[in-house]
Amino acid sequence: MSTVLDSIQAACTAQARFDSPLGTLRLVRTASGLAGAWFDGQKHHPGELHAAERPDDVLLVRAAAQLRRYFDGHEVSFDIPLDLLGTEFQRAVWAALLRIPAGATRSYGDIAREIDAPQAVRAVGAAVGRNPLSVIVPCHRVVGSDGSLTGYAGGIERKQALLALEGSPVRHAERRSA
Amino acid sequence: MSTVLDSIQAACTAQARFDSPLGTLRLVRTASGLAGAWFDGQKHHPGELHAAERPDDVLLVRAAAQLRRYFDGHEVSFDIPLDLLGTEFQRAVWAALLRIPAGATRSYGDIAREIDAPQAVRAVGAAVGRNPLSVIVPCHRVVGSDGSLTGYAGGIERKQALLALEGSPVRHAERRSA
DNA sequence: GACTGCATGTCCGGAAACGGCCAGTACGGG
DNA sequence: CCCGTACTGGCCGTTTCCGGACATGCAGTC
Repeated sequence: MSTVLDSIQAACTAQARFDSPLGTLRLVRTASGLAGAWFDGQKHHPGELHAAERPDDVLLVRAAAQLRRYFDGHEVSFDIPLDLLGTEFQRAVWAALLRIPAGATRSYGDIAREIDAPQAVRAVGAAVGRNPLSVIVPCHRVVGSDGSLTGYAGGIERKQALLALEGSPVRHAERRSA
Repeated sequence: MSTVLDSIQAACTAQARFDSPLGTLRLVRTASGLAGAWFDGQKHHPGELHAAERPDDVLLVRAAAQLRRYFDGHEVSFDIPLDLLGTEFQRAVWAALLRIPAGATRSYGDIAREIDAPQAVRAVGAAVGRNPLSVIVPCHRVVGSDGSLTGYAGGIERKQALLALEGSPVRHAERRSA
Protein backbone atom coordinates (compact mmCIF):
# COMPACT_ATOMS: atom_id res chain seq x y z
CA MET A 1 0.00 0.00 0.00
CA SER A 2 1.04 3.56 -0.49
CA THR A 3 1.56 6.07 2.27
CA VAL A 4 -1.03 8.50 3.53
CA LEU A 5 0.93 11.37 2.08
CA ASP A 6 1.19 9.57 -1.22
CA SER A 7 -2.57 9.21 -1.52
CA ILE A 8 -3.09 12.87 -0.81
CA GLN A 9 -0.42 13.81 -3.31
CA ALA A 10 -2.29 11.81 -5.89
CA ALA A 11 -5.84 12.82 -5.03
CA CYS A 12 -5.57 16.53 -4.25
CA THR A 13 -7.21 18.91 -6.66
CA ALA A 14 -6.59 22.37 -5.19
CA GLN A 15 -4.77 24.16 -2.40
CA ALA A 16 -4.60 27.51 -0.68
CA ARG A 17 -2.71 29.30 2.09
CA PHE A 18 -4.19 30.54 5.31
CA ASP A 19 -2.24 32.88 7.55
CA SER A 20 -2.95 32.10 11.17
CA PRO A 21 -1.51 33.76 14.26
CA LEU A 22 0.55 30.63 14.75
CA GLY A 23 1.97 30.54 11.24
CA THR A 24 0.86 29.75 7.73
CA LEU A 25 -1.41 26.79 7.16
CA ARG A 26 -1.54 25.05 3.81
CA LEU A 27 -5.06 23.86 3.03
CA VAL A 28 -5.53 21.04 0.55
CA ARG A 29 -8.66 19.52 -0.85
CA THR A 30 -9.66 16.54 -2.97
CA ALA A 31 -12.81 15.98 -4.98
CA SER A 32 -14.73 14.87 -1.92
CA GLY A 33 -13.57 17.20 0.83
CA LEU A 34 -10.86 18.89 2.80
CA ALA A 35 -7.90 16.53 3.07
CA GLY A 36 -5.03 18.48 4.56
CA ALA A 37 -4.09 21.43 6.76
CA TRP A 38 -0.41 21.62 7.61
CA PHE A 39 1.70 24.28 9.24
CA ASP A 40 4.63 25.29 7.06
CA GLY A 41 7.59 23.10 7.85
CA GLN A 42 5.82 20.90 10.36
CA LYS A 43 6.56 17.22 10.81
CA HIS A 44 5.05 14.81 8.25
CA HIS A 45 4.48 17.62 5.81
CA PRO A 46 3.60 16.24 2.38
CA GLY A 47 6.10 18.58 0.74
CA GLU A 48 5.54 20.30 -2.57
CA LEU A 49 2.28 19.26 -4.15
CA HIS A 50 1.50 19.92 -7.75
CA ALA A 51 -2.15 20.83 -7.20
CA ALA A 52 -3.11 24.26 -8.47
CA GLU A 53 -3.31 27.18 -6.04
CA ARG A 54 -7.00 28.11 -5.92
CA PRO A 55 -7.67 30.76 -3.28
CA ASP A 56 -11.30 31.11 -4.43
CA ASP A 57 -12.26 27.46 -4.21
CA VAL A 58 -15.55 27.38 -2.34
CA LEU A 59 -14.57 24.69 0.11
CA LEU A 60 -11.19 26.24 0.86
CA VAL A 61 -12.75 29.65 1.37
CA ARG A 62 -15.23 28.18 3.83
CA ALA A 63 -12.46 26.41 5.67
CA ALA A 64 -10.44 29.60 5.91
CA ALA A 65 -13.44 31.54 7.19
CA GLN A 66 -14.13 29.02 9.93
CA LEU A 67 -10.46 28.93 10.89
CA ARG A 68 -10.42 32.68 11.12
CA ARG A 69 -13.37 32.63 13.51
CA TYR A 70 -11.66 29.90 15.49
CA PHE A 71 -8.46 31.86 15.90
CA ASP A 72 -10.52 34.89 16.88
CA GLY A 73 -11.51 32.90 19.95
CA HIS A 74 -15.01 31.82 18.99
CA GLU A 75 -16.29 28.32 19.58
CA VAL A 76 -16.45 26.90 16.09
CA SER A 77 -17.85 23.56 15.01
CA PHE A 78 -16.17 22.89 11.71
CA ASP A 79 -18.84 21.57 9.38
CA ILE A 80 -16.83 21.24 6.18
CA PRO A 81 -16.91 17.89 4.38
CA LEU A 82 -13.66 16.11 5.20
CA ASP A 83 -11.78 13.52 3.21
CA LEU A 84 -9.59 11.73 5.71
CA LEU A 85 -7.20 9.54 3.79
CA GLY A 86 -5.56 6.89 5.89
CA THR A 87 -5.70 3.33 7.09
CA GLU A 88 -8.75 1.99 8.83
CA PHE A 89 -7.01 2.31 12.16
CA GLN A 90 -5.95 5.89 11.55
CA ARG A 91 -9.45 6.92 10.50
CA ALA A 92 -10.86 5.36 13.66
CA VAL A 93 -8.42 7.40 15.74
CA TRP A 94 -9.09 10.62 13.89
CA ALA A 95 -12.83 10.08 14.18
CA ALA A 96 -12.40 9.75 17.93
CA LEU A 97 -10.48 13.03 18.01
CA LEU A 98 -13.39 14.80 16.36
CA ARG A 99 -15.55 13.81 19.32
CA ILE A 100 -13.43 15.66 21.87
CA PRO A 101 -15.19 18.94 22.65
CA ALA A 102 -13.25 22.19 22.67
CA GLY A 103 -11.92 23.04 26.11
CA ALA A 104 -11.47 19.37 27.02
CA THR A 105 -8.56 16.99 26.67
CA ARG A 106 -8.11 13.24 26.49
CA SER A 107 -5.15 10.99 27.06
CA TYR A 108 -3.74 8.64 24.44
CA GLY A 109 -5.01 5.74 26.54
CA ASP A 110 -8.51 7.24 26.56
CA ILE A 111 -8.54 7.23 22.78
CA ALA A 112 -7.21 3.70 22.65
CA ARG A 113 -10.01 2.48 24.87
CA GLU A 114 -12.59 4.41 22.90
CA ILE A 115 -11.72 2.67 19.67
CA ASP A 116 -11.69 -0.75 21.37
CA ALA A 117 -7.96 -1.22 21.12
CA PRO A 118 -7.00 -0.57 24.71
CA GLN A 119 -3.48 -1.88 24.25
CA ALA A 120 -2.61 -0.03 21.07
CA VAL A 121 -1.60 3.08 22.93
CA ARG A 122 1.61 3.75 21.12
CA ALA A 123 -0.04 3.05 17.82
CA VAL A 124 -2.62 5.66 18.76
CA GLY A 125 0.20 8.07 19.42
CA ALA A 126 1.61 7.44 15.98
CA ALA A 127 -1.77 7.89 14.32
CA VAL A 128 -2.50 11.09 16.23
CA GLY A 129 0.87 12.40 15.11
CA ARG A 130 0.00 11.85 11.47
CA ASN A 131 -3.30 13.65 11.62
CA PRO A 132 -3.47 15.46 8.28
CA LEU A 133 -5.85 18.19 9.44
CA SER A 134 -4.12 20.31 12.07
CA VAL A 135 -6.47 22.38 14.23
CA ILE A 136 -9.61 21.07 12.51
CA VAL A 137 -9.14 17.52 13.69
CA PRO A 138 -8.13 18.48 17.21
CA CYS A 139 -5.14 16.27 17.77
CA HIS A 140 -3.81 19.00 20.04
CA ARG A 141 -6.43 17.97 22.62
CA VAL A 142 -4.63 14.70 23.28
CA VAL A 143 -2.13 14.84 26.12
CA GLY A 144 -0.22 12.40 28.28
CA SER A 145 -2.05 10.56 31.03
CA ASP A 146 -0.38 12.87 33.55
CA GLY A 147 -1.46 15.98 31.68
CA SER A 148 1.87 16.73 30.06
CA LEU A 149 1.81 17.87 26.47
CA THR A 150 4.23 15.18 25.23
CA GLY A 151 4.39 16.20 21.58
CA TYR A 152 2.94 17.95 18.56
CA ALA A 153 3.87 17.73 14.93
CA GLY A 154 3.74 21.50 14.64
CA GLY A 155 5.81 22.05 17.75
CA ILE A 156 4.75 21.99 21.38
CA GLU A 157 4.45 25.76 21.53
CA ARG A 158 1.63 25.68 19.01
CA LYS A 159 -0.10 22.89 20.93
CA GLN A 160 0.07 24.93 24.09
CA ALA A 161 -1.20 28.02 22.31
CA LEU A 162 -4.16 26.16 20.84
CA LEU A 163 -5.13 24.71 24.21
CA ALA A 164 -4.79 28.13 25.83
CA LEU A 165 -7.03 29.59 23.14
CA GLU A 166 -9.66 26.98 23.97
CA GLY A 167 -9.32 27.60 27.68
CA SER A 168 -8.05 24.14 28.54
CA PRO A 169 -6.20 23.85 31.82
CA VAL A 170 -2.61 22.80 31.20
CA ARG A 171 -1.07 21.17 34.20
CA HIS A 172 2.49 22.42 34.01
CA ALA A 173 4.28 24.10 31.21
CA GLU A 174 5.99 20.84 30.31
CA ARG A 175 7.20 17.64 31.81
CA ARG A 176 10.83 17.61 30.77
CA SER A 177 12.72 20.83 31.10
CA ALA A 178 14.85 19.97 28.05
CA MET B 1 6.49 5.67 -3.48
CA SER B 2 3.31 4.02 -4.57
CA THR B 3 3.02 1.36 -7.20
CA VAL B 4 1.96 1.86 -10.78
CA LEU B 5 -1.23 -0.02 -10.11
CA ASP B 6 -1.84 2.08 -7.02
CA SER B 7 -1.62 5.32 -8.98
CA ILE B 8 -4.05 4.05 -11.56
CA GLN B 9 -6.40 2.86 -8.84
CA ALA B 10 -6.33 6.36 -7.44
CA ALA B 11 -6.50 8.35 -10.65
CA CYS B 12 -8.96 6.42 -12.78
CA THR B 13 -12.27 8.07 -13.49
CA ALA B 14 -14.11 5.61 -15.73
CA GLN B 15 -13.88 2.13 -17.21
CA ALA B 16 -15.48 -0.07 -19.83
CA ARG B 17 -15.27 -3.59 -21.26
CA PHE B 18 -14.23 -4.48 -24.78
CA ASP B 19 -14.78 -7.97 -26.10
CA SER B 20 -11.91 -8.94 -28.37
CA PRO B 21 -11.40 -12.21 -30.21
CA LEU B 22 -8.67 -12.97 -27.70
CA GLY B 23 -10.77 -12.30 -24.62
CA THR B 24 -12.27 -9.40 -22.76
CA LEU B 25 -10.21 -6.24 -22.34
CA ARG B 26 -10.88 -3.85 -19.50
CA LEU B 27 -10.32 -0.25 -20.59
CA VAL B 28 -9.59 2.36 -17.96
CA ARG B 29 -9.17 6.10 -18.25
CA THR B 30 -8.07 9.00 -16.09
CA ALA B 31 -8.77 12.69 -16.49
CA SER B 32 -5.97 13.08 -19.03
CA GLY B 33 -6.18 9.97 -21.16
CA LEU B 34 -6.38 6.22 -21.56
CA ALA B 35 -4.43 4.60 -18.74
CA GLY B 36 -5.12 0.89 -18.85
CA ALA B 37 -6.14 -2.01 -21.09
CA TRP B 38 -5.86 -5.41 -19.45
CA PHE B 39 -7.05 -8.85 -20.45
CA ASP B 40 -9.26 -10.42 -17.82
CA GLY B 41 -7.14 -12.38 -15.40
CA GLN B 42 -3.81 -11.45 -16.94
CA LYS B 43 -0.66 -10.94 -14.94
CA HIS B 44 -0.24 -7.61 -13.12
CA HIS B 45 -3.94 -6.94 -13.34
CA PRO B 46 -4.93 -4.03 -11.08
CA GLY B 47 -7.85 -6.02 -9.70
CA GLU B 48 -11.21 -4.53 -8.86
CA LEU B 49 -11.27 -0.80 -9.37
CA HIS B 50 -13.98 1.36 -7.99
CA ALA B 51 -14.25 3.65 -11.00
CA ALA B 52 -17.71 3.82 -12.52
CA GLU B 53 -18.53 1.72 -15.58
CA ARG B 54 -19.09 4.23 -18.39
CA PRO B 55 -19.56 2.50 -21.72
CA ASP B 56 -20.45 5.80 -23.41
CA ASP B 57 -17.40 7.76 -22.34
CA VAL B 58 -16.11 9.47 -25.47
CA LEU B 59 -12.52 8.42 -25.04
CA LEU B 60 -13.37 4.83 -24.20
CA VAL B 61 -15.71 4.59 -27.17
CA ARG B 62 -12.99 5.84 -29.48
CA ALA B 63 -10.53 3.37 -28.02
CA ALA B 64 -12.96 0.53 -28.52
CA ALA B 65 -13.64 1.54 -32.11
CA GLN B 66 -9.94 1.62 -32.96
CA LEU B 67 -9.39 -1.72 -31.25
CA ARG B 68 -12.22 -3.22 -33.26
CA ARG B 69 -10.63 -2.06 -36.51
CA TYR B 70 -7.29 -3.42 -35.30
CA PHE B 71 -8.69 -6.86 -34.55
CA ASP B 72 -10.43 -6.83 -37.94
CA GLY B 73 -6.96 -6.86 -39.45
CA HIS B 74 -6.60 -3.22 -40.47
CA GLU B 75 -3.44 -1.26 -39.88
CA VAL B 76 -4.44 1.14 -37.12
CA SER B 77 -2.42 3.98 -35.66
CA PHE B 78 -3.95 4.54 -32.25
CA ASP B 79 -4.26 8.29 -31.82
CA ILE B 80 -6.01 8.41 -28.45
CA PRO B 81 -4.47 10.56 -25.73
CA LEU B 82 -2.64 8.24 -23.36
CA ASP B 83 -1.86 8.66 -19.69
CA LEU B 84 1.03 6.32 -18.99
CA LEU B 85 1.52 6.19 -15.25
CA GLY B 86 4.86 4.81 -14.23
CA THR B 87 8.40 5.61 -13.29
CA GLU B 88 10.63 7.62 -15.59
CA PHE B 89 12.34 4.45 -16.70
CA GLN B 90 9.12 2.65 -17.47
CA ARG B 91 7.77 5.55 -19.46
CA ALA B 92 10.95 5.64 -21.51
CA VAL B 93 10.55 1.95 -22.28
CA TRP B 94 6.88 2.25 -23.16
CA ALA B 95 7.59 5.26 -25.37
CA ALA B 96 10.14 3.16 -27.25
CA LEU B 97 7.55 0.45 -27.74
CA LEU B 98 5.22 2.92 -29.39
CA ARG B 99 7.87 3.52 -32.05
CA ILE B 100 7.90 -0.10 -33.23
CA PRO B 101 5.83 -0.28 -36.41
CA ALA B 102 3.23 -2.97 -36.85
CA GLY B 103 4.61 -6.04 -38.56
CA ALA B 104 8.06 -5.54 -37.03
CA THR B 105 9.64 -6.82 -33.83
CA ARG B 106 12.49 -5.74 -31.58
CA SER B 107 14.54 -7.54 -29.00
CA TYR B 108 14.77 -6.52 -25.36
CA GLY B 109 18.37 -5.50 -26.01
CA ASP B 110 17.28 -3.28 -28.90
CA ILE B 111 14.98 -1.39 -26.59
CA ALA B 112 17.64 -1.11 -23.93
CA ARG B 113 20.06 0.45 -26.41
CA GLU B 114 17.40 2.78 -27.73
CA ILE B 115 16.76 4.31 -24.33
CA ASP B 116 20.49 4.67 -23.64
CA ALA B 117 20.59 2.02 -20.95
CA PRO B 118 22.28 -0.77 -22.87
CA GLN B 119 22.96 -2.78 -19.75
CA ALA B 120 19.51 -2.58 -18.24
CA VAL B 121 18.21 -5.42 -20.35
CA ARG B 122 16.47 -7.31 -17.60
CA ALA B 123 15.03 -4.10 -16.27
CA VAL B 124 13.60 -3.51 -19.73
CA GLY B 125 12.04 -6.94 -19.58
CA ALA B 126 10.39 -6.11 -16.30
CA ALA B 127 9.12 -2.77 -17.57
CA VAL B 128 7.77 -4.30 -20.77
CA GLY B 129 5.95 -6.86 -18.68
CA ARG B 130 4.20 -4.14 -16.71
CA ASN B 131 2.95 -2.28 -19.73
CA PRO B 132 -0.52 -1.12 -18.67
CA LEU B 133 -1.90 -0.80 -22.21
CA SER B 134 -2.02 -4.24 -23.80
CA VAL B 135 -2.27 -4.20 -27.60
CA ILE B 136 -2.21 -0.40 -27.83
CA VAL B 137 1.31 -0.07 -26.50
CA PRO B 138 2.68 -2.98 -28.50
CA CYS B 139 4.68 -4.83 -25.93
CA HIS B 140 3.88 -7.98 -27.86
CA ARG B 141 6.35 -6.83 -30.53
CA VAL B 142 9.29 -7.42 -28.21
CA VAL B 143 10.85 -10.86 -28.48
CA GLY B 144 14.04 -12.57 -27.45
CA SER B 145 17.21 -11.83 -29.39
CA ASP B 146 16.87 -15.23 -31.05
CA GLY B 147 13.32 -14.57 -32.08
CA SER B 148 11.66 -16.65 -29.39
CA LEU B 149 8.57 -15.23 -27.79
CA THR B 150 9.88 -15.56 -24.21
CA GLY B 151 6.82 -14.22 -22.36
CA TYR B 152 3.62 -12.19 -22.27
CA ALA B 153 1.55 -11.06 -19.35
CA GLY B 154 -1.60 -12.13 -21.14
CA GLY B 155 -0.20 -15.54 -22.06
CA ILE B 156 2.12 -16.49 -24.91
CA GLU B 157 -0.77 -17.68 -27.08
CA ARG B 158 -2.17 -14.17 -27.22
CA LYS B 159 1.25 -12.76 -28.05
CA GLN B 160 1.58 -15.19 -30.91
CA ALA B 161 -1.93 -14.42 -32.13
CA LEU B 162 -1.29 -10.68 -32.12
CA LEU B 163 1.95 -11.06 -34.06
CA ALA B 164 0.23 -13.35 -36.56
CA LEU B 165 -2.50 -10.79 -36.99
CA GLU B 166 0.13 -8.18 -37.80
CA GLY B 167 1.88 -10.52 -40.20
CA SER B 168 5.12 -10.71 -38.24
CA PRO B 169 7.30 -13.68 -38.97
CA VAL B 170 7.66 -15.84 -35.88
CA ARG B 171 10.79 -17.96 -36.02
CA HIS B 172 9.71 -21.11 -34.27
CA ALA B 173 6.66 -21.72 -32.20
CA GLU B 174 8.73 -21.40 -29.03
CA ARG B 175 12.20 -21.92 -27.76
CA ARG B 176 11.65 -24.32 -24.93
CA SER B 177 9.38 -27.22 -25.53
CA ALA B 178 8.04 -27.00 -21.98
C1' DG C 1 26.67 -26.00 -28.50
C1' DA C 2 25.60 -26.05 -23.26
C1' DC C 3 26.52 -23.75 -19.14
C1' DT C 4 28.06 -19.92 -15.94
C1' DG C 5 28.29 -15.29 -14.31
C1' DC C 6 27.03 -10.71 -14.40
C1' DA C 7 24.53 -6.15 -15.25
C1' DT C 8 19.66 -3.44 -13.97
C1' DG C 9 14.99 -1.10 -12.37
C1' DT C 10 10.93 -2.35 -10.03
C1' DC C 11 7.83 -5.03 -7.18
C1' DC C 12 6.90 -7.99 -3.32
C1' DG C 13 7.22 -10.22 1.06
C1' DG C 14 9.06 -10.60 5.45
C1' DA C 15 11.74 -8.55 9.29
C1' DA C 16 13.15 -4.91 12.04
C1' DA C 17 12.88 -0.30 13.88
C1' DC C 18 10.36 3.47 15.39
C1' DG C 19 7.29 6.24 17.70
C1' DG C 20 3.43 12.48 20.40
C1' DC C 21 2.38 5.80 25.68
C1' DC C 22 1.50 3.99 30.18
C1' DA C 23 1.48 1.17 34.30
C1' DG C 24 4.48 -0.61 37.67
C1' DT C 25 8.40 -0.18 40.52
C1' DA C 26 12.17 1.85 43.11
C1' DC C 27 14.11 5.75 45.30
C1' DG C 28 14.88 10.11 47.67
C1' DG C 29 12.95 14.33 49.91
C1' DG C 30 10.01 16.77 52.42
C1' DC D 1 3.41 9.01 54.92
C1' DC D 2 2.76 11.54 50.52
C1' DC D 3 4.67 13.15 46.77
C1' DG D 4 7.34 13.77 42.68
C1' DT D 5 11.09 11.65 39.52
C1' DA D 6 13.43 8.10 36.97
C1' DC D 7 13.73 3.88 34.88
C1' DT D 8 11.78 -0.57 32.83
C1' DG D 9 9.20 -3.55 29.98
C1' DG D 10 5.53 -4.43 27.09
C1' DC D 11 2.14 -2.89 23.97
C1' DC D 12 0.97 -2.36 18.40
C1' DG D 13 0.24 -0.03 13.62
C1' DT D 14 3.13 1.99 10.18
C1' DT D 15 7.28 2.82 7.78
C1' DT D 16 11.59 1.56 6.31
C1' DC D 17 14.88 -1.56 4.90
C1' DC D 18 16.73 -5.59 2.70
C1' DG D 19 16.93 -9.75 -0.31
C1' DG D 20 15.07 -12.13 -4.00
C1' DA D 21 12.72 -12.66 -8.36
C1' DC D 22 11.78 -11.19 -13.00
C1' DA D 23 9.05 -11.62 -20.27
C1' DT D 24 17.35 -10.86 -21.14
C1' DG D 25 21.65 -10.94 -23.46
C1' DC D 26 26.59 -10.92 -23.88
C1' DA D 27 31.15 -12.67 -22.81
C1' DG D 28 33.48 -16.22 -21.33
C1' DT D 29 34.45 -21.34 -20.30
C1' DC D 30 34.39 -26.25 -21.10
